[in-house]
Amino acid sequence: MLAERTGNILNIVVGEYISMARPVGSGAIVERHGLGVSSATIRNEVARLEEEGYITRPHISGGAIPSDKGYRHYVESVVREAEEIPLDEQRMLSHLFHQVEQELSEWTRLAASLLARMVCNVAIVTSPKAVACRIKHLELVAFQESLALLILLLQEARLKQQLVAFDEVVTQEELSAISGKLGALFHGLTVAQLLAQDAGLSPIEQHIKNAVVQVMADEDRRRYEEPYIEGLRHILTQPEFTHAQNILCLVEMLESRDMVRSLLPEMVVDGGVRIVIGAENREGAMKGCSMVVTQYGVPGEVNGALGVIGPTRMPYGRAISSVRYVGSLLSELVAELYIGPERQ
Amino acid sequence: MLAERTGNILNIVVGEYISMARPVGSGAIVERHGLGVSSATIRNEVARLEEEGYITRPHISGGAIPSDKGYRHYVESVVREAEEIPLDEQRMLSHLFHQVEQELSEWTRLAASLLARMVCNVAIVTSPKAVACRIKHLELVAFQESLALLILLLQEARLKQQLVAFDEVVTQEELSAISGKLGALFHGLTVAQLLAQDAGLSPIEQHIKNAVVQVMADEDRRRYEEPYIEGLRHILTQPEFTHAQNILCLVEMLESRDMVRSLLPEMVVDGGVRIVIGAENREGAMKGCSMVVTQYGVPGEVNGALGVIGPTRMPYGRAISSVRYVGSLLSELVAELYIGPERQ
DNA sequence: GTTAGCACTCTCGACTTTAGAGTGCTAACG
DNA sequence: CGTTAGCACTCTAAAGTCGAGAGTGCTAAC
Repeated sequence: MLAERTGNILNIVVGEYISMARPVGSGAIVERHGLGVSSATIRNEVARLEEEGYITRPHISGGAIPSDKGYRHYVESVVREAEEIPLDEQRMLSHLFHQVEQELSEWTRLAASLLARMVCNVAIVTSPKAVACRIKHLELVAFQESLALLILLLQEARLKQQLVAFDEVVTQEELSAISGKLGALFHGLTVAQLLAQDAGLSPIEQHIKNAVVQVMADEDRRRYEEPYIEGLRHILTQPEFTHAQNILCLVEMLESRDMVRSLLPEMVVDGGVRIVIGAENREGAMKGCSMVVTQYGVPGEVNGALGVIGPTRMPYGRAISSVRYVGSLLSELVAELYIGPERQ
Repeated sequence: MLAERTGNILNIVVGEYISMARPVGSGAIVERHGLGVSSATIRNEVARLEEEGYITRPHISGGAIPSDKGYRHYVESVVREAEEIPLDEQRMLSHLFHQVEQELSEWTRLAASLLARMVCNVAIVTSPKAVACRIKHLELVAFQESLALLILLLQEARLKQQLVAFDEVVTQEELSAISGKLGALFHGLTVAQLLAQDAGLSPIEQHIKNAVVQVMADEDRRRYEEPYIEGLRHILTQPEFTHAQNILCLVEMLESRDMVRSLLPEMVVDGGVRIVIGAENREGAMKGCSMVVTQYGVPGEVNGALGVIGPTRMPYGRAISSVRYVGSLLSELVAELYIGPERQ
């Protein structure tokens, strides 16, 4: 544990480095935050911080830059203290979301776009997805003589489509009858319940049921939807990304499809905002980058994830409050749609 | 018009610069492509090319680098000659697409991903979209007491969804009846025909019709769908993008939503592959970048766009043949779905 | 029209220099 | 003991210097 003054100095160093983006010297600290002590005292303290691994130096006699451990201390001590985004900004955001209330597909896009702009970093938002998806509606539309489009509406208002081929010619009338029957039969069921159900089905109906099961099983396998990613333009102006090499690592990760499959699930564990700094997770790939992520949705029923990715030198306070607030807005929207306003 | 040998030399310069990424000197030309003349002769020719504006020099006595005009000549003369991607690669691509034949939403994603990898540049692919969309199927699903989800299936197998709020409580039975009636009434109609139609509708039915019209009008207003963009990681390794400033311009354009609305339509005019080099269009934003784009789909009925974006120093031959081939594959898939295999 | 020869130009990397920022250490102070 | 002033020392970053090398433009001869 750090002594109080030592911790304060560390936080000043981190805060200063975050806003200035250059190593901070002992002089700058006394100049901007008069602690009532001289620069020599600061130097002693900073030397201790270096010994303990909270900061490093670019060279033997340069200023201090925070290590991942230093950022961690900063985040825990300064930023955890409730910090909310200004009320007028909250109102504006809330207003923007209510404008697209009727257009589900815009929610995540808008969230990503706003979040990116709020924190001037990359934002990542996944669509809401039920933990175990349930069928709300089922529809079959003839496409060609022996080809039909299966449309599945899932509980959380997400549509899935899948072409189904038959061995024989099938008319729209037959398909409508089948979709009426299966729709009633399958309504509200999860994939497990679907498999357990044993109604007498004709071969064609069974064929369709198989397709339904396949689509839903595919759905359940992933914990999160493909994310919207936005705001790359913001981080390109930051000094840590002036050289393409650093950008490449980040872009490779953002473009790799399995990130959302492997990275988000292991990050978002409990309800709160999770912060991963530098190489704390995922040695290498995320070196030099931090993520601030959280879940939204209705616990245990439907959820999505959202977060901010940027250099470790990130305005954590702003990022955390923004992620938290946008997450709560999305949660509201999803809850209203999924549970209905009356049950809230 | 350039003399034959002069043109040849220009093409050698461009080809060499594309593969080597550094100014090409007269010595390198005679060394690698013995034209039966000395370097001094080449110098004379190259000097003429510079006068005419086909090349520029980084400095007074450095090698030659092609100007946009030079690239244009190269593209017109060398690359227009039919160049096809290897047969085994064609087979592999075709195979990959047929693997996801049943999953419409994967088509554009796969196309973008493959195209990006084939040309080692950014690929951009939009979903197929009908010129004037027609209703294929209509469905209403109750969501809450006075809220329903309107699901529209359009002719080209694209789903649109929209929440519709009512003033009164509406049951699923009522909605099913309405969707059956309206589905039959609206089947196959465009938005214009929909507006012209004057059937006696109840207030609720009219309310839903208004929502349908709004969704379809929104659809028709855009000429292309939002694009999938992939492959940023490829161009980051290229020498023109070692400094973040250049990347920024490109990323800003790729992330700006209106690119697809304004840029693609004015580029894709006729059937063939269109090539835009550097600042030929859009002064500034696309400076230093080229695009190779084409349309796919069923002419006059349903279409999408796909293309490659990269530095002007781009392997045009490969880009053109790749874009052309992937476009033809997508066209096949769309045609099969939209028209049916029998009518091909 | 082509070529050899040569002086000239310009870049690029390596090296040097210098100003400035910042430290570590030591000795003195309360 | 913690704090401080002072000072020598270190290191960076920017600017300047230099030489090698690549490549040209020009001229005169073929």
